[in-house]
Amino acid sequence: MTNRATRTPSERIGPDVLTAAREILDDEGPDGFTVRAIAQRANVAPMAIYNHFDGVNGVLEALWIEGFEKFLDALTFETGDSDDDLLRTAVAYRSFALENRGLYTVMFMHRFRGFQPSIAAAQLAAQTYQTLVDSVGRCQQNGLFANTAASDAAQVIWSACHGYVSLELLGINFAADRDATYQLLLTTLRDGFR
Amino acid sequence: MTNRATRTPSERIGPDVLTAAREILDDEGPDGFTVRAIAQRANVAPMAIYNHFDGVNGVLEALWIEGFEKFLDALTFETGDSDDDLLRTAVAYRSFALENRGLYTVMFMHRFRGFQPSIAAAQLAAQTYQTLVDSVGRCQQNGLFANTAASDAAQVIWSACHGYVSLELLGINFAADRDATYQLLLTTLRDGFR
DNA sequence: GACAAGTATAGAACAATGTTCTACAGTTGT
DNA sequence: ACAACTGTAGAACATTGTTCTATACTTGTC
Repeated sequence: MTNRATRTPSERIGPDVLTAAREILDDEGPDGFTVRAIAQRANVAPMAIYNHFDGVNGVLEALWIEGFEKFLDALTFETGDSDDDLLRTAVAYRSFALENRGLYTVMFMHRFRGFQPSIAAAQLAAQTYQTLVDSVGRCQQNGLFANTAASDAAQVIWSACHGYVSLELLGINFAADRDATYQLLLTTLRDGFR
Repeated sequence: MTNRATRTPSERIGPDVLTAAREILDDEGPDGFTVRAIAQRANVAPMAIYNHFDGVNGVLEALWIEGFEKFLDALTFETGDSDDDLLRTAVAYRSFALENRGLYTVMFMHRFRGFQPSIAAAQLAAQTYQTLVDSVGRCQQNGLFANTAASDAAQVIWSACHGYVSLELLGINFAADRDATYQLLLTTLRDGFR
């Protein structure tokens, strides 16, 4: 409910809108993601979304960038034990997706009407992939992934993790124990690459 | 362009609408999927989509069912060599997705506004999964997947295949040789499960 | 403290969408 | 030939993204 008398300070509008947008995606999925709904939840005028972002697509772009920055951070481990780092990365991949359904939906699942990430935003996605490639590369010095290009192994791992969590988010993951089956996925990949 | 003078026979409307809907999804993705666009492409009045289907959601439901029936058929192999059958199934999984982008999008990727498959339609999806579980089960008699429940192994395989092709359809698969990297994914899983 | 500039707001307005309703006219079965 | 069926066009409505305008609140400056 927008309060007619009060007025949100400029510097709060950006964060408030993004938080509201993220919450709506988390709670209702893409269906509830409308200009008016976001503005109402952020306690802000619908116009604010055009003054502070480039409309709905601008909000999506901002969420995309925020998402990949958080994602990159969540996936990065450098403890010195590269095999363990990679395992942690894979586990963190799923945790991030489950804890940030909305962001993950924007980043990897739903095609929002008329939205296409900018070049810079797309590069952020590529950078995240590169992090995974680097992590695989460090493992190669220990003998793991000896017979494959790091980029190919990274693509395989990413695909498997993404597939598992995206089916989970869609509600069509039939595993009895989802944590355990994700572990099975990871150990199967590790053994398969040996 | 709807031709004012002519009138489409009743029995052609259903198939024509579904074909047009599939083509629009293949060509333009979810963005172009509107009642008016479908009707125009099918050379049919917009009203036909309400008389013959339950609106847009009815068309999606029909595509979902059509998709899973074709998918189930494409994935089924029983040559007697169960290990080879499973490999063929996995290869066919990707081929189906690439050749039926629109159907695959409806089935596994995009959340269309207000659409939820019926119970019967959801059971079709579960039945497809069951086919994969059965295929894995037959392999267990040869010693493959000896240490895991067939349903868990099936979930792992499905996840990996889905992840690979959905990233591919989204345009964020970075593999240099996509066919070869899909093969790498499959052999890695096979070796990992041994 | 007062004023001017900046900017958040409400509300109207437009196009595109899903959907419903109605009058009309082509098609088909008897 | 006629009646029942049903596909069609078109208007109409609610909801959506978007733009525009007038108003009024805030803030920086004197």
